Amino acid sequence: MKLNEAKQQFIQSWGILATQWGINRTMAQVHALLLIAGEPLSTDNIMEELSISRGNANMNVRELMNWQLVDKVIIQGDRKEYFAAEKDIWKVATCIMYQRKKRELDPMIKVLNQLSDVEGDKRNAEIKAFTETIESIKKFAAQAEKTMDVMIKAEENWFWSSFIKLLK
Amino acid sequence: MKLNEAKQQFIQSWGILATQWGINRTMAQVHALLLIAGEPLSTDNIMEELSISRGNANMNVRELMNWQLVDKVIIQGDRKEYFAAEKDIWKVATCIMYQRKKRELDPMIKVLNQLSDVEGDKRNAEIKAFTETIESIKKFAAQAEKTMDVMIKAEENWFWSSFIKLLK
DNA sequence: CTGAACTTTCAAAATATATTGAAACTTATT
DNA sequence: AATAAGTTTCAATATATTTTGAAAGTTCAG
Repeated sequence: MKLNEAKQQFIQSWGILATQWGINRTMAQVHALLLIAGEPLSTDNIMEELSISRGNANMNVRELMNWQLVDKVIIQGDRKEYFAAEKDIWKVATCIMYQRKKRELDPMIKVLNQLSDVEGDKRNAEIKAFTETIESIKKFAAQAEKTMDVMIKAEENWFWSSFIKLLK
Repeated sequence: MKLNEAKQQFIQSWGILATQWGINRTMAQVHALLLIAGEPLSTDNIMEELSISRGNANMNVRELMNWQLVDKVIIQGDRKEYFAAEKDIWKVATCIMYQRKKRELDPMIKVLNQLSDVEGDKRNAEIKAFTETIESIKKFAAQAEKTMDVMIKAEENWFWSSFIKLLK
């Protein structure tokens, strides 16, 4: 397979995967492009490679910087801004985990906490069904958050090797 | 907080969380409704509670059955179909994990495998950058898949208690 | 077999999300 | 200070996704 063909294939597939997980397709494609680039790319490079407008390229590259997945790179003697992605995949994964936890899971947990006590007789079947479900989601979420916090702080080798021991 | 208010709040929040993760809002709301229901609900119940059309209710309830998160319940002497959600949250979580892995992650991994060898000089910087990124994503994905497979098969208590040991 | 009860389908309409591109803004150079 | 180079914004437009609802399909009791 030719390099350019492989690059395009990767960019497309990464974009599709992203949309399936609620991430803007173009943002993911810009990310993919930067992940496989040998050197930092300018906004014009990105526009060209993905056939997208300047506005779109600009907005997504900035969003990726918000997510801390991409950094601005200054090249001496060039007024253009260049961009480079974090390439350590463990760091990429834990970064995404951190961001999504913060943006999406934490607010849900906050809501769950507010739902813990409903008015009325706790022996009432409807109230019991509701409360039990909420409580078990809360318990699960607490464990999941703990797990994610460990991963976010962990060093990759330590994490996987510990995890493998778990299986023995 | 009143029960009905709390129910609505939960359904809304669950729906929002779902859209953020690429899941149809209504499907998630139907799921939420069934998770907190004290007894199986009919299509008419669902339409009423969520103010949605029959077509929408029907399609989402069937999609939830595809995902194996909801079962059809037959009530003797009633021609209507009723629906009930799996309430064990560990089972819900591992079921979702299994489904999303199968539908979304496995296809991506298949693509990654096809991208492993590109034509050309392996010392070329562009080719090297591409290959290295793909390889490290593949390695990460392989570990992640292994982890998910363990979780999918695992019993909840065993998993969390083993995981806690890992931290010591 | 017939008709009532219920479920499913799917084209059209509604809604939500993403993209464009030109104007406004910012920054660096002469 | 004027200009050129580059970046950002955002209203208008385009695209993608979801929802509706009525017609077609199915099932079952009498």
